[in-house]
Amino acid sequence: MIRNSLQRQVILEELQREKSHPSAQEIFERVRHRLPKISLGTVYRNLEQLAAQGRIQKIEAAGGQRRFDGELSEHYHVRCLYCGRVDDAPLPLLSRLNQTFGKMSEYTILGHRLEFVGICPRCRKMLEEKN
Amino acid sequence: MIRNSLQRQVILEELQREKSHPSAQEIFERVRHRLPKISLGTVYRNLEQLAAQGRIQKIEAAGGQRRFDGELSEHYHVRCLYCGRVDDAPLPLLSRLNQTFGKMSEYTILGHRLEFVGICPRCRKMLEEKN
DNA sequence: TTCTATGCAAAGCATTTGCAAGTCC
DNA sequence: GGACTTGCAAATGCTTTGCATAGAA
Repeated sequence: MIRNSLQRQVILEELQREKSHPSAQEIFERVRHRLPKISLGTVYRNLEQLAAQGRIQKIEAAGGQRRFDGELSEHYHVRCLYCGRVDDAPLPLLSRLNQTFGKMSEYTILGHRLEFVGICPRCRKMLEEKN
Repeated sequence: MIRNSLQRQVILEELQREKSHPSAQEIFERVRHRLPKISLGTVYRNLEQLAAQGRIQKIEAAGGQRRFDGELSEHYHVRCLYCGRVDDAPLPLLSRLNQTFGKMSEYTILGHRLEFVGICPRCRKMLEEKN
């Protein structure tokens, strides 16, 4: 049986309020404003559990650390090469892709993950100022 | 100036011989058959350097540890959910995608990464036998 | 000779886990 | 009351780094 702990509730609220796909550490820092005694381990455990329940999404994205998304619908992401920031990529789903590739592969295809890599506006500005 | 060390040469050869996108640890084990005294750190350093030179590719894939690819051309991958194995996904490149998304995003898009997730034949067999 | 590269071990990070104490139902 | 959760700290797994020595040019 899964109980309702205050910690879990606050973690979920903070995550849903955020559009920026925070990492566990960032969520920890936000939640700590409201629950100063919470520990990082608790944040990790709850994020894991919420994801297992399908109440949030894990973004197991390439390279950096894991990030989390309060938005449940399937969608794609863009990642900034420089700062690691992740935003949504509001592109329609390539819904036929799984089937197309499934037919030619020996794998049983369950899904796909599409991630753009690029430079976010802020980092681009910083880079331009350097030159 | 970059020198030619035997270690680097052997690492490159072993990686190019492999179709399975091995992790640093796996490469280490293969290379050790030929160079028993090599260290894991040397493997990591050389993989990093070869990738920086563009002589191999890093697969910064979601979830598991980093993997490496001796194949240089741009292409997609499939990852097994159960064993972490990574194979090529011989699908034509979605070449217009960067441009399409670039037009609607504030990011400067440099590329994209498409990864299928599924169950490899071997793990599927194992799962079937359990039932 | 002069740097680059190596082996080894220690350090770094992000994440996970063990455990005793606390909390929810 | 009993199972689920927490906080804390230690452990883990992968990767990186410092340093003295070995090796390539």
